[in-house]
Amino acid sequence: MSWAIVDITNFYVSSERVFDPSLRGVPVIVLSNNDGCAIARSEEAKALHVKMGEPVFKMRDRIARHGIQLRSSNYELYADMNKRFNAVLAEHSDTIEIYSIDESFFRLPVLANGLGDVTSAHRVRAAILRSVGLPTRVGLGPTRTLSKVANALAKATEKVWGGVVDLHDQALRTRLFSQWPVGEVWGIGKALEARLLPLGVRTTADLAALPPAIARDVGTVVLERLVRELNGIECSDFTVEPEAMQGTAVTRQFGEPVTSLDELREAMARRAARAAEKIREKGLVASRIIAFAHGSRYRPNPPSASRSARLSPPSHDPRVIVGMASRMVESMFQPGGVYTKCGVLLEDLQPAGAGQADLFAAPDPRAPALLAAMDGLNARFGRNTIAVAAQGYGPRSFDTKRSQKSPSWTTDIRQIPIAT
DNA sequence: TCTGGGGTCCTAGGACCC
DNA sequence: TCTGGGGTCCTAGGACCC
Repeated sequence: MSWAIVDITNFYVSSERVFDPSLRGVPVIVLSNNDGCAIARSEEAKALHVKMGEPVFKMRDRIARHGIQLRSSNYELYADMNKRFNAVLAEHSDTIEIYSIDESFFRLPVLANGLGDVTSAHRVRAAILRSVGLPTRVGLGPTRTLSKVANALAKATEKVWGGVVDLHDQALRTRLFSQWPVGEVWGIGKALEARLLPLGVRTTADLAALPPAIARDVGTVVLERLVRELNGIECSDFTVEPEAMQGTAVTRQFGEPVTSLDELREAMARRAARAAEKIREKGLVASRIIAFAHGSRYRPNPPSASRSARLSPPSHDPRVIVGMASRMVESMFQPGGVYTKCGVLLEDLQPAGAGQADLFAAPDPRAPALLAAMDGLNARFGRNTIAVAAQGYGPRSFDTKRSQKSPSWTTDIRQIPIAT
């Protein structure tokens, strides 16, 4: 068996650069929602020690001194670039699994003698760069875990090996693993790293040599599988193959803190409506809803509460979901509290129409037509053209800040770039 | 003043049932 | 002197990923 994974280099920054050449060769940071912290950095920004997740207010001086360019996150653009990236990949492989917004697993077309084809991998990279304008790196290996490690090594050795690393060869693994810190391995976070240290496990080689039973003891069955995969033994159920989404969440920091019940209710309603819309797009209904609201953990005594409930029958109707979320706000609101974030989670998703009917709640026969009309209008005239009243109308101070957003170059005809 | 958002998986423990 | 055992379901919390 052979796996390949391709990831896009500094994806958000690279996407911004495709349409804005002034960003090339200069330090660039893409900001999180609400323009709060750095979530993507160009190589130049990394060289200036801008850290992943670092808050913007802590690096104001560096931004000014080095002329670091900032962009708010533009998810419409990134989603579209991801689509293009996978379309090109599909021309080179018949088996693709989209793993995240900037990486996909795939199988190379020709795998002679079970060896990964480094030449094919280079060809894939060149095609993506030419057609989409995005730089990538590829990792190859006999298991997913090994391909992920190979991909990480490809980043670290890009100047030497040109962005492709193949870990099918046991001798090469032995050589590279003794140099590669265990904390860099896919699936080893801070907590596991700390628990492995007393056992003398510092490198990937140490981890691969750990007896599986010990691995299970230190971690869970997940760590045991990880060790097996590092040794080239595929554990097919090791990774998530998201056939169907199990849950979805819409959670947002507020642009300005919220202190009144009315505002909190409206903010929650907007998130609830969006969450309901997301599952409708996928033809799903939810049987469980959770709403939460809290203050800043950097302030003393932040308010914090959550409520959960079953939805019976399962629903994706914004009238139902927004209504429940609003009632939850009323029961959890703490007067005097300064709220900075709230959100709605919809869980236990299932295909609409597949579930069991509720004996005591007859479905509204007009709902499908109403929802289809709502979604149609919003698709045609823009999000929230028509909404549930509890969402309120127009912009609010608590809406997410995105002050440095680039245009929707590829998804809105009014914002298409013009060549002169 | 200002610190992201959205996922998955696993385990432990309590409630409840037979 | 001695308290059953084995299921399931649900929830909370931890850990990890991008």
